[in-house]
Amino acid sequence: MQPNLNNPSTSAQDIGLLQEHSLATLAQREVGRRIVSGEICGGSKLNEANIAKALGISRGPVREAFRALDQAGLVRVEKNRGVFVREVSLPEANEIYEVRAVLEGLIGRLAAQRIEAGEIDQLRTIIKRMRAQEKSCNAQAYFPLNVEFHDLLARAARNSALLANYRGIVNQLDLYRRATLTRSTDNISISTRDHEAI
Amino acid sequence: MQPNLNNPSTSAQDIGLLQEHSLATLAQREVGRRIVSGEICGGSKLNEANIAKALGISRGPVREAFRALDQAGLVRVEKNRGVFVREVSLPEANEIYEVRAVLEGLIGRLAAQRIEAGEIDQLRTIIKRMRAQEKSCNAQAYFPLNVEFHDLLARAARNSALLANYRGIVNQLDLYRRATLTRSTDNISISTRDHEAI
DNA sequence: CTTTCGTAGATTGTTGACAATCTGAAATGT
DNA sequence: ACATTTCAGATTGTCAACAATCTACGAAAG
Repeated sequence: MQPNLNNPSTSAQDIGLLQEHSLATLAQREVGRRIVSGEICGGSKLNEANIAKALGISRGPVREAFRALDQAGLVRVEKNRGVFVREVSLPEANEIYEVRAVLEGLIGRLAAQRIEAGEIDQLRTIIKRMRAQEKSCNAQAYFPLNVEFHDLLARAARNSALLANYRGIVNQLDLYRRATLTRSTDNISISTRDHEAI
Repeated sequence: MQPNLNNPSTSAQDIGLLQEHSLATLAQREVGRRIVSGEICGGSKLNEANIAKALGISRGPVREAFRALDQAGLVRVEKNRGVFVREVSLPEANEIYEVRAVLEGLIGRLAAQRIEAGEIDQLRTIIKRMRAQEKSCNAQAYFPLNVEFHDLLARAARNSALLANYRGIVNQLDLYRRATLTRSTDNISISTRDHEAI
C-alpha cells in the first residue's frame, strides 16, 4: 500500500510512530479507541479485510490486534465466525462494578498515602471544572472530566499493576455505558467524597 | 507439517481441539502454560521460528499468541527485538500482591454469600489433602493444592470479571515466584482462616 | 407452501515469501 | 590495544496467495 506522499500531515510523525510501534499495535490502539469511544457499537462484527483496508494495512497485523483486544475483553473472537465487539449485559456490568469498587478502594487508600502536591493541584483543577459543568447541567462535558479525575487518582496510587487492571475494567464498563446510554450523573457526590479523602 | 498418522493418541482428540480452537489459541495456551509452570524462565527470549517449529505450525499463529500473552502480562513485546518472558521484580511483585489482596477480599465476601454445598465439600476435600501434605512438610505438593483451593473459591464468587482478573494476577505472581524460588509455606494459616470464614 | 439440499460467494485460518531491522564478529584505522 | 566500520547471518515485520469454513440464496422435493 502506497503512502500518500503529498500530504505532509501523514508523513513525518507517522514515520516516527512506525519506527516505535508495529502496525499491530497501531491497529490495536485505533480499533480499541473506536470501540471504547462508541464509534463502533457493541455486538458489531469486525471484518478483517474491511478494517485492514480502512487502515491501509494487510490482515496480518489486524488479526494480531484482535487477539490483544480479545484478551483485553473488548472483543470476542469466535473461530471461523469472526470477531465481535463485546456486549456487556446488565448482570455482567454489575459484576465489573463490584471489581471496580474494590480497585477504587485500593486506589483511594494508596493515593492518599503517595499522591504528590502537583497531582493534588491537578485534581483540584479538574474538580473546579467539574463544578462548573455541574452547575450548567452539562453531563456531556462532565463525564470525560470524571474519567480523567479517576485516572489521575489511579496514577497517583503508584502501582502499575493496579493501574493496568483499573483501566481495563473501566474500558469494559464504557462498553456497557455506551450500549445503554444511561450516563448517570448521580456519582458527582462520590467524586467529591474521593476528593475530601485526601 | 505432516501429522503423524500412525499414532492414535494424536488424532481423534486433537482434531476435535482444532475444530474448536484456532492454532493461535492452542499456541497461547501452550506457551502460557510453559511460562507459568516455569518451564521457560523469566527474561528468556522467545524465538518465533523455534516455537513455531516446536509446535509444528507457522509463525502467524505464534505471533497472534504473543500479542495475547503480552496483553495478559506474561511476556513483553519489543518491536524489532523480539518477545521476552516478563520478569517480575520484587517491587512489582509487591504491587501485584496489593491488587491480589483486595481481589481475594472481594472473593471471600462474595463466595461466602454464593458458594454452594457441593463446592464447600470440594474445599473440605482440598483442605484435608493440604493438611496431609502439611504434616509431611511436602511444600512441593502443597502449593498446587493451595492454588486449586483459591481458584475454586474464586469460581464460587460467581463473578466472571473478578475470576478473570484474579487468574491473570495469580499468573503474573507465579512469574515472580518461579524466579525467586521462595515458595513460602507460611500462608498455611491464611488458607485455613479463609476456610473458617465460610 | 414449507423444508431440505446444494452450490456460489464471502470470510476466516494458515502458510510461505519477501522486506526491514537487528546482532555480532571480522576488518580497518588510529 | 582499542575504537569504529562493515557486512553477513539471523530475526522480526508485513504481505499476498491458498485452503478451510461459513453464509445466504435459490432450486428441488415433499
